[in-house]
Amino acid sequence: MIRVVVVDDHEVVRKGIIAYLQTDMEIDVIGEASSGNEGATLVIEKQPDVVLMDLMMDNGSGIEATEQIMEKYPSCKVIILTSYYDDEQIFPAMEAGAFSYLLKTSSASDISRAIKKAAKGENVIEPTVAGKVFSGYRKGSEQLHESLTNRELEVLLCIGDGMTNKEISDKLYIGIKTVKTHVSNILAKLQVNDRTQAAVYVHKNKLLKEEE
Amino acid sequence: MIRVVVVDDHEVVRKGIIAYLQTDMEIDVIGEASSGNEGATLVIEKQPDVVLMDLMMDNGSGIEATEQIMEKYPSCKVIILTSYYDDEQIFPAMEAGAFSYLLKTSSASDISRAIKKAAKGENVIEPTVAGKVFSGYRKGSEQLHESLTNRELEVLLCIGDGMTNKEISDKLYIGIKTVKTHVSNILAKLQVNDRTQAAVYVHKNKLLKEEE
DNA sequence: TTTTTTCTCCGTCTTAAGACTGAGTATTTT
DNA sequence: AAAATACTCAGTCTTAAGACGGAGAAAAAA
Repeated sequence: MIRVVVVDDHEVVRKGIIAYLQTDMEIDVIGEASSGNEGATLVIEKQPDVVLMDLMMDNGSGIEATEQIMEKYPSCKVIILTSYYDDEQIFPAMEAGAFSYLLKTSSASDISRAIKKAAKGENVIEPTVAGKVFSGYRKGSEQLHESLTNRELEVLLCIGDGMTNKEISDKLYIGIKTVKTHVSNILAKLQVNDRTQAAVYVHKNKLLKEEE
Repeated sequence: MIRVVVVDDHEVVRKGIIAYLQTDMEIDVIGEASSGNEGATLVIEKQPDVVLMDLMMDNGSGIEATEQIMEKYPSCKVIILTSYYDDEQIFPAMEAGAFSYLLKTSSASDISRAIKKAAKGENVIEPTVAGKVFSGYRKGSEQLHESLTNRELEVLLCIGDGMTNKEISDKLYIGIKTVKTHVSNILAKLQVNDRTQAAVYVHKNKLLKEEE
């Protein structure tokens, strides 16, 4: 029996996956969690063979949870289960120590197959994902904003909101010249030519939390 | 018995929901589909009481499918089941004739409850969604771009891509002055102050098809 | 046929943006 | 103690952006 923990903040999805997995006699679902933190704690406690982890969750992302798990219990196989939105998250997930990377468009049987393979130590990566991995592997360009300082990130998010330099300076209580300096540094770091492209970057990388 | 059809392109999610619903004796899942078109056809054929419809699908959105269903079989109750990304889609879904609007963060029991209520003709809307509906109901402002002409929309999409006026004029084979005219008209119609805000508008309203 | 819409383009003018250089202060790292 | 990093701000300069007004041609609507 392969001992599995399922972590997903969508109860419907979680219960559904569990209901399906329970039809498989080789698989034993020994726990479930609805957030990354809860999941990491549970996994470290229960020590399952495989973890099925959703990537996008409200309270703490699947990436952080994966990092926590790999730190305390590195022999665990974490399978990232993601919807098609999170392309940009593939590399961070890999770095965090994820074992396999499945899309939710996978068939249900693909998932049980991936779990069994993971238990045997075999890596599974979606063909579509694999394509991204190889074609799009341009040395960390998918997370350029990580080189930004805190202040620069603040300014960038304002740009992503459509604010002018003046508005940003008012909001952050700094001079407009300072804002200009930050903006110039941001553009250089993101390798874009103007604030509009920076705003596009923000949205393509979904850096804004409250998209109203 | 309430006759239900489930439409979702994520097989895992679909199978999961079905597996859960089958534990409820009042509900009978009589069909499933993995795309909007397939779903619409199936619904019109099987005439279920309630349809559980995912909003974001690869082949034809849930909105189109809902429209098709309401056209041929208007007494059907379509419950939209969506993840938290698709806020902007609420109004189009309403217009298409969706009956209820549930988030995937709902608990599994919320879903069966929504199905039972829908069968009785009772409308269910998530509190978080309801908030959006009322607070954000500013007379069609969510579709301001519909007043744009074809050419203006073309230019707007270029802006959303981060292009400068010069780049746009080269791409569309028109003068830069013409581009400026279009841009000014676009900004006025979208009620924004500069191209950066216009770019933000494009992304918030997901007007770009290929978000690579 | 007349009117309206759309797309095209011109000139002028003002200002926000951004590049570049330099620099003071504080904090953290080494 | 010295060096690197982060945040702040100044001055200068160039140019893209955008507002405003005007206008011609073609196509669609009235």
